[in-house]
Amino acid sequence: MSDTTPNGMTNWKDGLCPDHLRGNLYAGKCPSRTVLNHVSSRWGVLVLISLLDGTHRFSDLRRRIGGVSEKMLAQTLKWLEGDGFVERHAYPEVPPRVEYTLTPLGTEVAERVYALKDWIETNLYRIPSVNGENTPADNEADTSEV
Amino acid sequence: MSDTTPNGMTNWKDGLCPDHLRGNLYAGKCPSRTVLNHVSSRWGVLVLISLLDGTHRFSDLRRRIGGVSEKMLAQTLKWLEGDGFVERHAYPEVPPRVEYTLTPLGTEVAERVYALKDWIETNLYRIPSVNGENTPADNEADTSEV
DNA sequence: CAGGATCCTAAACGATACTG
DNA sequence: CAGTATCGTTTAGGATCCTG
Repeated sequence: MSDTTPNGMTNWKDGLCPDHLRGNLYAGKCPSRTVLNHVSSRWGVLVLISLLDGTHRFSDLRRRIGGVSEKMLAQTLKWLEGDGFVERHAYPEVPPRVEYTLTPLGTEVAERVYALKDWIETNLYRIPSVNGENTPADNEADTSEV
Repeated sequence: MSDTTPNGMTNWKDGLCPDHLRGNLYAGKCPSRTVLNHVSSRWGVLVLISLLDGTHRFSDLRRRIGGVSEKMLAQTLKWLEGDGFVERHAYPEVPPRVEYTLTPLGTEVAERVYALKDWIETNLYRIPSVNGENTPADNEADTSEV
């Protein structure tokens, strides 16, 4: 509530940012937070980079992205579609076919996301926690104490 | 558990990837998933880019990042520390002072994350859903039907 | 001040079943 | 095939209290 971002922020009152200006991710209530959440969501990242190499069908994506459920894939695609990153094209056939493509806008974000993905995959071996350590994301209640 | 990623994965048996090779984020059980989760987590993104401009104290970060709770900030910092992205330095003083800094490794990721952050903030005005639409991340149970 | 411990709510997520 | 609806589980996340 009263998190009036006391850093040298100029005219962002109460963590809210004006919509016609630049977004501010530090501001708790800036809509950019929502966009970030979609893009950086567990499946959002993978959907975006999947679509970087062209159009894909629903089950295509489902197969490619290991572990994603139908529900979350549909959900994620909707978010990204709502944000204008993904375009949905349904062919009125039977059996139905639906194809998803990145918009120009979506391609721009996806490229940034891809850079992150690529770095992680490439440098994974450098990351200590990977070499047989505990994974805090899997179990929060860590009984270990540093 | 038994989500044996039924896609035609080549030599990634059971969605797992060998630790000495390149990570594969498509593989459901690759440890790179955990790293991605930390980095792209709600607060992980903001912590990383916050530390890009140098060392910061705990309450520093807490103030800067709008809406983060103590618990999640501490948790996120631990994750990032465990991944070797953040270095923690506690001064044995009273009252205690703890400073967080990016490691060289962390700086590399943070730069990628920053590129994404910057794109979102800069291009926020181009994103349709921001201009007064519903925000699916805030409420999943959307009763609207397209 | 930094953060651990605890408790709790809300949201994310997954599995299954069903529909156009 | 491409979803939606529903349900149940798990996790993220927040509030509060407490300690070094």
